[in-house]
Amino acid sequence: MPHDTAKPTAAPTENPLPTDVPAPALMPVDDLLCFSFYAASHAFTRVYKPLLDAIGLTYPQYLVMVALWEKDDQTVGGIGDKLGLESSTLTPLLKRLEALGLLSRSRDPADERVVRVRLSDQGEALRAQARKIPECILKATGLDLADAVRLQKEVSALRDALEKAAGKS
Amino acid sequence: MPHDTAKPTAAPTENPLPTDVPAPALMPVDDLLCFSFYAASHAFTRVYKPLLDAIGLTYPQYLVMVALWEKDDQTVGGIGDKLGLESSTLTPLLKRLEALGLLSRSRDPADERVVRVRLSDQGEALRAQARKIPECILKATGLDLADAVRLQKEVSALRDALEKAAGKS
DNA sequence: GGAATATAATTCGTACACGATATAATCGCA
DNA sequence: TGCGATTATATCGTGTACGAATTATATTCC
Repeated sequence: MPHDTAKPTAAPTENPLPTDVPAPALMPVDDLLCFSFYAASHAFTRVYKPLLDAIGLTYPQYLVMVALWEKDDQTVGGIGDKLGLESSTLTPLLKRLEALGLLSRSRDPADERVVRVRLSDQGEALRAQARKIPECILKATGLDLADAVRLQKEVSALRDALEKAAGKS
Repeated sequence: MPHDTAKPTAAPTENPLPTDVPAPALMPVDDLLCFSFYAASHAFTRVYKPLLDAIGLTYPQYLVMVALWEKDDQTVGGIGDKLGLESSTLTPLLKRLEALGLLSRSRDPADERVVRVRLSDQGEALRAQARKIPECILKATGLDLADAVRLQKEVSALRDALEKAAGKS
């Protein structure tokens, strides 16, 4: 293995960290709030895996399908707003779902910039196959419905706070 | 600015507590517990972005560094267990951190199968630069420390439940 | 002591995920 | 009315993330 001397060190951009705050003790990874979300999110994906394999979808693809089952005929940007994804993520993902025959993508005649995404009959039909998934997931969490709803609200509120903080920094 | 033109949803069902519904089969995306985690996790990444750009790390790279700051001289598998990542994810990531001069990777003479990962002086030094990050994140969450700890514990417990469910399927 | 097995890391192929850039279509306003 | 700014999507490059197959080493058990 050749010894790399490139060493692209930290960019000399302005440091957004406060410089005079006394630092707290270093937290173990497991105690970081962000890490618990990171790990829990991966754990969700792993629980979904066998259920989604059965209907031939990945987890992000499933989220797009749920969004379309909820409301058909959405734009790429609309789906992106809902799921928090960029068009650079969605375009290839939607092309794969189109290749699977689950939806169609076509430019809106009224505004050629916009691509409208519509479920195919097959995409509609898949909904029935996916119907039992949410309760399987709920069971895997070990939570009752009330706790799950409470936690979902708390996490969504946290997301809002984080996005507000990220938006204006 | 949302791109919706069609059908203002007349349904006043903003509250996702439909306990009369037999199964959470047709839940909107936003109400899925898994989605709230998925979205919150992305939101955390976005909040971290400017802070980590300043020290030249990505978010998963930062987690690896935190794990090493907590305990130096770990194996690839050990880090993977802690972070819940496969070696196929870690190997290239660790090679990038090595290329940055933050750590070294070398086979253990006592067992040539394992690779020991050790911080370099530069990697140790970076710790000081990163000390103030956790409190910046806490501030962005809008939570006080007690709430953050409580939520972290709840989410970690959920992760454990999910992993147990995924493990024996 | 050596074959069968198990383990640790790497490689490979596929699929997100994002920022920067490109391209095309529409809008805004002088 | 025209043309610069804005908007919607697509493309490109980099970096996760995982499962399957591979390689090399260590352990088991006969």
